[in-house]
Amino acid sequence: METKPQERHRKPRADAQRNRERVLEAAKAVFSVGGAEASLEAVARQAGVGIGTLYRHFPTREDLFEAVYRREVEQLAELAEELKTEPSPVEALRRWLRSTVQFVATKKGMMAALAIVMNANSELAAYSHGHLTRSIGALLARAVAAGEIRSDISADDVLRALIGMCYMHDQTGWQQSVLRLLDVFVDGMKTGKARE
Amino acid sequence: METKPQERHRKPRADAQRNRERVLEAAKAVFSVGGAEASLEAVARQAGVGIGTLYRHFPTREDLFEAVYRREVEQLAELAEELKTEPSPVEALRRWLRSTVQFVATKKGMMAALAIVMNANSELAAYSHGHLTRSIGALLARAVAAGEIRSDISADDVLRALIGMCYMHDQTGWQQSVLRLLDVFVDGMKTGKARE
DNA sequence: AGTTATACGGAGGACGCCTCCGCTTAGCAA
DNA sequence: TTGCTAAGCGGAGGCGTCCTCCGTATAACT
Repeated sequence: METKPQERHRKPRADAQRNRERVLEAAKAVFSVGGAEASLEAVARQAGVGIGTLYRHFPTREDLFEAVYRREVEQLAELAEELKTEPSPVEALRRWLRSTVQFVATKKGMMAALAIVMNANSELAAYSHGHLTRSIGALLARAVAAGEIRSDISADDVLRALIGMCYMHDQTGWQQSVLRLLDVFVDGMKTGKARE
Repeated sequence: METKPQERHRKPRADAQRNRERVLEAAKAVFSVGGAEASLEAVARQAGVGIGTLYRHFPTREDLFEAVYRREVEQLAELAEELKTEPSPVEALRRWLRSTVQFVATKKGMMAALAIVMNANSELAAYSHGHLTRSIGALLARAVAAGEIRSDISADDVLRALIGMCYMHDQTGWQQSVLRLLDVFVDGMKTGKARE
């Protein structure tokens, strides 16, 4: 009896998935510390897998960068989701924006890597742009619906402002500066002119 | 007779200076094509010097990036100087801005490298920012003095706009887009509302 | 011409990249 | 359960790059 030439696929093996996850976690840690050109063998070591396994899951360094980055963007989206339960919509927005700054800050080494990947893969740019815009949009909408902030600012506007602000991340003390600017920005969007 | 313990320094050797120049030239070429992680041995090869010589002049890869970048910024400054003889001040400004875009375009691979270096060395950022602002300032001043453009735009403003526009250099076709935007921008600065 | 500080080149050891393949194991069917 | 096999694993090994070190060469100076 011939077995059908495999139209049905087996369920992906559990260990494969686990290893993939481990590598991503390790990569995040290693790249954050060692920058974009950290050794992939170090990543494999830290993940406790063989170098071959790493290469099977992520054939190129860029693939790994990309996967790590996607994960992070998705996590930001999840954070936005969670923040929906935060009582004050404006506070939720502020918190999310601040998290983003944190996100950029811890990725010092990765930013350069991302510049490369983004260049080569505009689909990734679109993907993250979409995710981020949607997250901001949701947070904005809630705050607007509550009448807490003005309604003529789009999610795109906010994202652009955010990116622009973080673009200064080469100067020392940029982080505090951006956090201040964000506070001002959020305050500026409030409707009631009564500041807290 | 003891020779004084070398308070006076010899004139730097001619071959050393020549080699340094060669390496910089080669590095510019190699990095433009091969990106930030091109082989340093390839650079030495192309420059026609030993690898040891390269390392003596530029102990780290970043040192080399930095030197190449400084040269380029200085060349942009020189271009601004030359453009002072251009009959139409506005045209001079436009030409310079367009050159800058070219500059960014050919440095595709280098941009990521620069992001790293800029992060680690804010003196370099200040240096280039200063040079660029001064170049723009000179071009602006001449155009303003000739009454061709409005006078309430600072060199910093122009630089910020320029950088912001080039920041989109991950999308395909960004270059044409930026060139168009620059034209609009320059047109917008003209005083007489009569377009050419 | 002689002296010497300065610079040169490239061999070599260490290390990272990536491929390849023999071994292991999870999923599946009987 | 048991056996089968596709899917997955690890790491040895070949190759290229990094960077140091040092014997040789030579420009600047006397």
